[in-house]
Amino acid sequence: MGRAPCCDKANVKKGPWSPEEDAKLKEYIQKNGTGGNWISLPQKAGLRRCGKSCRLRWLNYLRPNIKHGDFSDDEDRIICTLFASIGSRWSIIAAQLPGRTDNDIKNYWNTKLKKKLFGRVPQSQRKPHQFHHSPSSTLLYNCSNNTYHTPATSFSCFEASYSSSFSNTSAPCLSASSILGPIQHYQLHDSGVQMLGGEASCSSSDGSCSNIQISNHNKELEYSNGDHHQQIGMQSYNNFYSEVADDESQKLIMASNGDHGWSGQQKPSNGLWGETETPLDYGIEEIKQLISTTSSCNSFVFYENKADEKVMYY
DNA sequence: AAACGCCCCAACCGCAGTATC
DNA sequence: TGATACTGCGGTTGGGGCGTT
Repeated sequence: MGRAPCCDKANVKKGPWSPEEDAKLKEYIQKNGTGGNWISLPQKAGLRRCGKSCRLRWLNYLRPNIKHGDFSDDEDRIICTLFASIGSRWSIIAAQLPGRTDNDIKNYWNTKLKKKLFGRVPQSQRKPHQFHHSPSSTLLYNCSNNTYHTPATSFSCFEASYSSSFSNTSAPCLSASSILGPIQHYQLHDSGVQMLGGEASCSSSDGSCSNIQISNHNKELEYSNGDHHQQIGMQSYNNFYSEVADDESQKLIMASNGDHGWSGQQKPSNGLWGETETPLDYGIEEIKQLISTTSSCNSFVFYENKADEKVMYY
């Protein structure tokens, strides 16, 4: 048996809200609150609307202190940085922009900001990126069709790193992590990119070997280095990690909590990502700090959907 | 002035997560 | 413990407005 519909579809009004409906909804909520039950609210308020529709109308338009109109440069910067950091988590981004709704930000991103951002480099002038032995200059480039792309699904934005030492073969290897996705390792060949699967190994220049083991099911990440075997704490399901090899091929784990935003952190000397290192309550100042930190990384890439492929720009 | 195409944004839809029974 | 109810979220759509031809 499937789920019962939230409302009687045949008897609810759809489409744009009239000023009268707005007034009814506003008046009802200001008098009575939502009562924690949107489903029954329209009936009580005398509206022929679905509860979901009422909720959306209230949250996106009618509730107090909603800010409409142009976004400031600061807001642009916050959106860009958070999008680069956590992807299309609009509600989280909206939480950092008082008065803005997730829908607003989503629309703004899709219609203006993305174009503004990509518009910095005209499409005709974008060229395939050449790989360099530098952690901050890596993109997946498919030589066969001359596009940047990732074979993994659900990448909305990721930070990738490249290391010639991150492989036990002669071919260079790349690791990438994404929002809600595990680190993926890719072998780079002249003909394109081969995904290495859920578990990959690497050899460091110091002779030690580290393994990153991914469990897609429970989104746990384990790190082992010699006799150290440490589960890196997953504070929430949507953490993502990017692994960067520094000059000495020592591991620097870039960890970002999708909800609260870490920027790059050296793995603590005790090898533990403890609770104390997890900034769970970022305020605006911390977000600003995050922005300044991540801006300096300058290694974010974005994609645009083009038919069935994801094309990367940066 | 009409036709056309593009852009923008409000609203809808479906799904996942959580609460409740 | 499973079924159902409800909420919240992100992706998508559709229609109005506006600019261009």
